[in-house]
Amino acid sequence: MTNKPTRTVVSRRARPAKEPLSKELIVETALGLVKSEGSSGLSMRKIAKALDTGPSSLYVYVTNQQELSAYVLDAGLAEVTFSSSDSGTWQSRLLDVLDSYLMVLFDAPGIAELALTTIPVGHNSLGITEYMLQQLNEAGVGATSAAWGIDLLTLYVSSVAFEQTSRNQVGTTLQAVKASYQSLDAKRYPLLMGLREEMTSADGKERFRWGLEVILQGILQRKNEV
Amino acid sequence: MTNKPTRTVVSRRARPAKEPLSKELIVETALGLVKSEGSSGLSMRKIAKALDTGPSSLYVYVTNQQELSAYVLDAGLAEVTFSSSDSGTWQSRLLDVLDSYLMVLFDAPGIAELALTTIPVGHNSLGITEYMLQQLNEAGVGATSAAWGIDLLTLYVSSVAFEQTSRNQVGTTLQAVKASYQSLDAKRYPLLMGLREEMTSADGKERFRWGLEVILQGILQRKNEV
DNA sequence: ACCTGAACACCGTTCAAGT
DNA sequence: ACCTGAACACCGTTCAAGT
Repeated sequence: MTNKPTRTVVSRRARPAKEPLSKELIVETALGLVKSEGSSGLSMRKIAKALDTGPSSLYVYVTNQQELSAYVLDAGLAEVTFSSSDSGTWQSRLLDVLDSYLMVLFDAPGIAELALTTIPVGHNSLGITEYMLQQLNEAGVGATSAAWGIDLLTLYVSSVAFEQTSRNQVGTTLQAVKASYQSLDAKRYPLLMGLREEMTSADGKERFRWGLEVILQGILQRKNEV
Repeated sequence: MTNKPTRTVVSRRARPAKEPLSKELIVETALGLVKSEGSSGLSMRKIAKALDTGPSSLYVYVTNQQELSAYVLDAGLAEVTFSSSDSGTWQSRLLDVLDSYLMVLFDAPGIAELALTTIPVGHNSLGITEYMLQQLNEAGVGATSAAWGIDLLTLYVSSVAFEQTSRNQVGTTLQAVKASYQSLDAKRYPLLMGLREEMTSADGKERFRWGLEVILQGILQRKNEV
């Protein structure tokens, strides 16, 4: 009676043998969801479902959603590329990382929001920060100015990406904004009226570059003053 | 039998006579909740409860939460103060509004998040933008530079406020960040290591001013270039 | 040590039904 | 025209119980 009959346990193998959970697997799955669904993909329940388990299982590897968000952000930032430290000028290197940063935030729409709301503490974001500090260091920018400047630059990139991607997501909203600008009271807001185009335009690259250069010039001018 | 007996309808008057709902009342109530509870106070259900009704009642006056958020943001910005157009220089006036802006976002913690995630379209935010445009106009800054510059400046203020207030809210997180910076690998991140203090410091006013001036100088230098 | 089901206390939004 | 109850389809997190 104790011999094993041909009891096909097929049910458990509907999909490839289930890997055991791990922090890495959870983070990777979450990142995938964020890429495909945007920030709403970062839900404990959706991640659990994608891993074919219950939400409570995740709490063995991650203390809460906030912590998981920080990991996911850092995993996403792994794709930011650096040019090697001897190609071009410090300035071109700096602009290049920031460009790459923007691209990464751009095609994983949910990550931009994370970058803005989550304090980044993983190795990838630390690596990026260190690299940028090197460039400003080379430019002769003092310690405090460099530290605050980097914050300013990354903040700028994140928010540009966020504005852009969140508008794409909503769709209806942008129209609403345009409509409300359309019907502006010319007497109350004459200047705004004249700048309707400029305020609404999301002409991407050009505008992004402009902001970057504005900040950078500002930083260089106050190199050592705090 | 049709005479009214002394039937005390006391129950409906436990609180002062219930005002009928209105968009204004809803927005004002929501703003109150955001001020006292932070961004989590901006919940349809909480607002409804505060108004002693059900959540579905709100949808008569407001199409959805997103739209309500925009109204609440604008109502919050009503407290931003302007100095009159002939006191001091354009620069001092500009810095003053931005200062006031920061203060407002500061003591209504949830609003900073709204400012960052909600596209502002109400009369108050339009008024602030118009006022700032006036100042840059006076400074001789070209149209496009002015438009983009204002965006940059307000973005900066919002994100400084958000970073600050969200850290206060969480509390635990900041310690975690400090801890992770504490245990930084000196070989991997030598520069970051040396700047630990500067990166973590949230010394408010001074840092805020620095960023403002950096951006402003950058804008002035590219007055008319796009 | 790891995983799970079930529960708790929440969400936003819709819609048929009432006044 | 306005308001409501009840339902739908979600949330994050906890915890006793299982292996």
